[in-house]
Amino acid sequence: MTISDRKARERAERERLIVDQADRMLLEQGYHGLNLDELAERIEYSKATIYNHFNSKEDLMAAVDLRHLELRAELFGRALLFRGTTRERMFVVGWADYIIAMKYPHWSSLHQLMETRSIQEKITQSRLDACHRVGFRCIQVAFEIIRQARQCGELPDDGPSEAQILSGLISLSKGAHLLQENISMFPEDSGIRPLEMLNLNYHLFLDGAGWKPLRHQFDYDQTGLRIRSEVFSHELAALAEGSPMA
Amino acid sequence: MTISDRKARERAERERLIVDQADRMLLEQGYHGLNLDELAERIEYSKATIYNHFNSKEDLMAAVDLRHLELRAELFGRALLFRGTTRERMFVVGWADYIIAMKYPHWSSLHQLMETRSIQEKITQSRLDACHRVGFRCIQVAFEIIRQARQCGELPDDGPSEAQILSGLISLSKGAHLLQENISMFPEDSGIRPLEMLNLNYHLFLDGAGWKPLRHQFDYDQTGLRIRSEVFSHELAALAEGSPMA
DNA sequence: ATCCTTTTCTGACTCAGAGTCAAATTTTTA
DNA sequence: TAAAAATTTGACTCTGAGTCAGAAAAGGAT
Repeated sequence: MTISDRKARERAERERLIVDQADRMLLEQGYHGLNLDELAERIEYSKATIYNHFNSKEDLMAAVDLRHLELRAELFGRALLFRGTTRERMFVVGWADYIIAMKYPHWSSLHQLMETRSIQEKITQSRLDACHRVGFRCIQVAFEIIRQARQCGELPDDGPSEAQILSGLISLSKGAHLLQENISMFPEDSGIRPLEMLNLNYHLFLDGAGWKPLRHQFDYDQTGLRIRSEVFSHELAALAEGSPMA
Repeated sequence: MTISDRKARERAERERLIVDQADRMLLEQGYHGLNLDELAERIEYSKATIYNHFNSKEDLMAAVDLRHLELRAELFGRALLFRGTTRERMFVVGWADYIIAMKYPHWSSLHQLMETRSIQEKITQSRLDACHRVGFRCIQVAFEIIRQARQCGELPDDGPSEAQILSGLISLSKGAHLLQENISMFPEDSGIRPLEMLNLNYHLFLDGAGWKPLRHQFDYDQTGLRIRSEVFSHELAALAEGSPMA
């Protein structure tokens, strides 16, 4: 079946072309700037061809989102390989999250929009499922680390449940990204800088959950340095200098 | 100027009529169900009249959102009057947040949409400012309570900054509501129930921040009972009867 | 009441852009 | 090389937000 193999490849390539260009337009001009007539012109195919791949504009946007989600899952996965305490490993996940936000600042607002009911209504079920699967891969990494922590006693047996801790960490992350998007709703002097504060918030929460070693029993700054150089040096080099995140 | 007074009143009344009906349509049929032609028919005015009050569909939705925000600010404000420790007072805010979510389940998704870049672009600056002002009133309540806690020593002087704690609490809340909206992205057996877990997450976080009395030094269940009966009994009674939109 | 002015309202548009489809074009097969 | 199958597209439709010139109503002066 060599011909249909080639056709499948060509189809996948065209799909990539469409998603690439859509991503670029989203970056340059935001949601309203993603106009399918213009997109068709840019990729030098007709609009109907786009609809041959995607059922709606939102479906296409989900494909863009999905691609970022996949990268995210890849970066998250590296946490499992990090040599150190379980709590250190969890911070690799936090760093991955942060790096994605820095590297693709527009993705945050796209993803926020994609998680909206009114958008999700218009996405193909199969693509929605794909998004959920990848999203769940990310979560499973965190879940696995929490499980390890409990097993090796770094997380007390009588402490909060795995799901509880997971929900707290995800909430902290999602909430911080949301706040960052809407930073303008705070007066300038409020001193709230969500993303910069996220790291310490993780620590406060995990201290509260009793995840050893506690913040004061360990040099987590050192961990940050190790993570940056051992796990994400490539990604950080690609980023221009000057990133906060204490 | 009694005539222009009357006119202003009539105008405000019509505006209320529009916002009421828009809110109802949003509740019944979601974002896409809010069709301005249909809305015009329902209120028995022409569509152009709607545009006499609001600059765009999104602007109208912001007005709906604003009304809920105002109720929220009202409920939050009650926290300052609660007699108890500062940490108990903070939990009044948490409960207010929860009650709003229960009472207006559709508001959560509306508000999520309203905080989106692509929507905010289309809102009048003055209305956006109004939203921010009310939102900030909510935040100030929490800020004030944190300040009191520091002052009376329940929050250690060498602990995290006010803004740090505030950002954590807001993130936990926003994140949990976001997760609740997208609960379908978790497999059923994951055991994640964001809103139910939110309360304990607040406690873990505040324990981590060292806000006395810690979770184990105090009967916070009792506090919950007191808050329900002393502060929000009226709202909870209305809720139990299942009468949305008081 | 009558006429003029100001304010408010609306019918009948425009316009953008998502989404469709029958027919043209290209590719495969025989 | 011609019929069949798959792919692509130009030219549509359709929805719904947003506009505006002029009609209608209200206010004010005589």
